[in-house]
Amino acid sequence: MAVTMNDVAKAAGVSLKTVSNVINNYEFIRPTTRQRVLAAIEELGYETNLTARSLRSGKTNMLGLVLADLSIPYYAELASDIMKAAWRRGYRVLVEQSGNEAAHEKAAIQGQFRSLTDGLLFIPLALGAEEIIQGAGTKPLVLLGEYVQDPRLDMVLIQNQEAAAAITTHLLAGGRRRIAVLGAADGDTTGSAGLRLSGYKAALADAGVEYDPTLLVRCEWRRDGGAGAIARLLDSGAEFDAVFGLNDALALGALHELLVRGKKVPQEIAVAGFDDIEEARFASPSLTTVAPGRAEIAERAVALLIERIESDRETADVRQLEAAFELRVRHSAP
Amino acid sequence: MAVTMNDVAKAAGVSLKTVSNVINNYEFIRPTTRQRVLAAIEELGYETNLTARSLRSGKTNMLGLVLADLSIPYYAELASDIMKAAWRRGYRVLVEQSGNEAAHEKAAIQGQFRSLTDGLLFIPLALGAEEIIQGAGTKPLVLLGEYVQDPRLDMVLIQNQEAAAAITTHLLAGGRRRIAVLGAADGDTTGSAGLRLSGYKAALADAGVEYDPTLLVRCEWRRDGGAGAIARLLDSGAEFDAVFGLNDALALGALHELLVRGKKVPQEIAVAGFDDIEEARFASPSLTTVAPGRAEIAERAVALLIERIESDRETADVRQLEAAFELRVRHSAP
DNA sequence: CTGAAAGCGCTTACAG
DNA sequence: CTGAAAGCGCTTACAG
Repeated sequence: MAVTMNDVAKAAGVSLKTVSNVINNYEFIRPTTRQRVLAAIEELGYETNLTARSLRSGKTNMLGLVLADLSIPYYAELASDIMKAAWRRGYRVLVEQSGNEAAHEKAAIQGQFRSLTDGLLFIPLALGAEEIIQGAGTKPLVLLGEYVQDPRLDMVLIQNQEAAAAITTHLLAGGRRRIAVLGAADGDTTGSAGLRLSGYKAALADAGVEYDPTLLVRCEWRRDGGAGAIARLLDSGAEFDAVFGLNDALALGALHELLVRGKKVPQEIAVAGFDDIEEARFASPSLTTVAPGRAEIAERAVALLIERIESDRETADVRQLEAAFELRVRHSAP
Repeated sequence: MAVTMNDVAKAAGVSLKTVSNVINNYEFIRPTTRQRVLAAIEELGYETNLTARSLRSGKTNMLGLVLADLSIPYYAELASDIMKAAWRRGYRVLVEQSGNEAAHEKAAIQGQFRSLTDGLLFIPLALGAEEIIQGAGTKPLVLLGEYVQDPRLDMVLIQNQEAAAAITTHLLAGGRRRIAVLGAADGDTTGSAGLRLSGYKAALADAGVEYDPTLLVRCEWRRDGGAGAIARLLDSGAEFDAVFGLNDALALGALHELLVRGKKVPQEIAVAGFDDIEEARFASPSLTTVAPGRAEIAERAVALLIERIESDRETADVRQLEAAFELRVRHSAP
C-alpha cells in the first residue's frame, strides 16, 4: 500500500539500486539520474521504510536509554540533552523506564528491546556490575551515574566526591558547623550516596569539624523523602545549622518543610543540594547546589556510545570519563 | 551472528513455523512440542528480532509521541504516564522533541519517523489543523493539548475554560479583585492561552468584576517567562492582588520574583497556576493550581490510539474526549 | 497440530 | 556510474 523503492525505480526508469544510491547520497551518480530519481520520490511521496533498512543493514540508528522515571526532573533534563545530542549525530533515542526495579532493568538490558537499538545508555540503580556484564549481550553499552563502578565497563561519571566536598566546604566557609545530610546513612560507601557522603566527610575533616552520624537521614531521593527526613530530624531534637540534600529533590523537599515549620532559610538553617535542576533557580529562596555537568555528560556519553557502535568492537580499551562540575551559589546558602 | 529462529527450529527438531507459533502463543501446540521449543530457546539464548517481525507483520508496536521538550516538567510527567499506559498494553513509546518549531513538528508527523511507529500522539504547538491533516498520512493520530481544535481529528482535551474559570472563581471567593494573568494577551482566543483566558473572563463576568486588559502579560510559558512578566508588571506600577499563571511554570516563576521583591504571598498577592506538576506541592508557599487530569489524559489517549491502530480504520467516527479536572487549593492562594 | 514457500522493503556484495 | 540477484529474520497465507 505504501510507496516503495520499487515504485520509485519504475517511475524514474532506473533500477532499485540506483534509487537506494540516491537516497543514501552515494557520490558517483550522474546528476541527471539523481534529478530524475528525486523528482519521482517527490511526486510519489516516497518515504524510506526504516524497519526494512534496519533489518537489512543490521543497524537501527536508535540508542536505548534506560532510566528510572521521566517524572524525576534530573532524568527528564538529562534525557532531553541526550536526545538532542543523539539527534545531531543522526540517531534517535528509545527511552525505557525501569522504575528503579531490578527486573525491569534486567529486561531492558537483555530483552528484545536490545534488538531495536544499536547501543544502550544505562543509568543503573538496582543491578550490580556482575549482572550487567552477564546480561548485557554483545552490543555496546555505556553506563551513566555511579551506582555501578567497574573497570570492565564504559561509563561517564560525575565527580561525586569532589563536588560534594566543594559544597560542604562552601557551607563550612559560611560558618556552618552542624550540617545534616539527607539521603545517606552512616556507613554508606557505594553508589552516589556513598561517594557524596565521603566527599562530605573529607571536607569536614579538612576543616577540622567533627563528623556526627546522627545528622544523617536515609530516605528516598525525592522531594517528599527530603521533607519527611527533615521532619524526623527536627522532631528528634537534633541541632543543625545547615542541610545538604544529596540531590536537589531532597534539598527542595527539605527547604519546603523547614519553611512550613517556620525556620528561616538561610539565616537559621542553610540548605544546599546537588544536580542543579532548573527548579533550583526558581525555588524561594533559590537553591545553592552543584551542577554536575549534565550537558557534558549527555554529549560525551552519546559520543562514546556512537563511537563504539561505529567502530570495530573488541579492540578499544574501556573508557571512563568524568564531567566537570560547578558550584552554584544562590540564596539558600550564600 | 545472533541466534535466529532457524537455529532454534533446528535445535528443537521442528519447523520455523512451529517456533513462531510457540513464541506468539498460538493455542494449538502439543505440550511436548512447546516444551522442546522453549528448551531450545532457553539453551541458545534466543531473542526475537523485533525489526524483522515489524517488517513482516507491518506492525512495530511502537507509538510516537511528539512534544516540545522533556525538560519541561508537565511534558515529562505526561510522557512518563503515557509510557506506562502504553507499556501495559504491549507498546513502547518513541519520543520526538519538536522544540516547539513548525519544521520539526512537520518532520515528526510525516517523515520517516512514522515508519517506526504504528500511530502518533501529538501535542501540536506550531502547526495548524490544516497542516496536520495534510501532512499526517494514513496512520492513526491522536492530538493532545488544545492548540489545535478541529472536528476532523481525534483528540483528548483538557477542560481549559471550565478549569480556568474554577480557579479564577476561587481567587475571587478569596476576596481578590484585581487578578493579573500571565501568558496571554488581550484578544487571544485560540490555543490554551485563549481558552484559559476566556474561562478567566467568564468567571470575572459571573462575579460582576471588571475585566482589565492591562493586567495581562504575554510571555513564554516558562519559569523565567513568569518571573520576567511579573517584574514588568510591578515596574509598570499596575495594582493587583492576585496572579493567575496560565501554567504552573509561569506561576512558579512569578512566585519567585514576587518573593524576591519582598511581596508577601498570599497576604498581599495570591498566586495560582495550572497543571499541578509535582513541583507545585513543594513550592514555598505551596502553589494553588488545577490538576487537568494528566493520568486520565495519558490513559485515554493511549487507549484511543491503540484502538484506532488495532481496528479497521476508516469506519469509526472522530472522537474528542475531555478529561476531568480538579482544583488543588494550597497556601499560595488559600 | 505442523510444514514448506513466499515475501515484507530495503542494502549488500558482485558484476559489468 | 548502474543493474540483477541474494538475503536480513521474521510472519502470513496456504496446505495437509
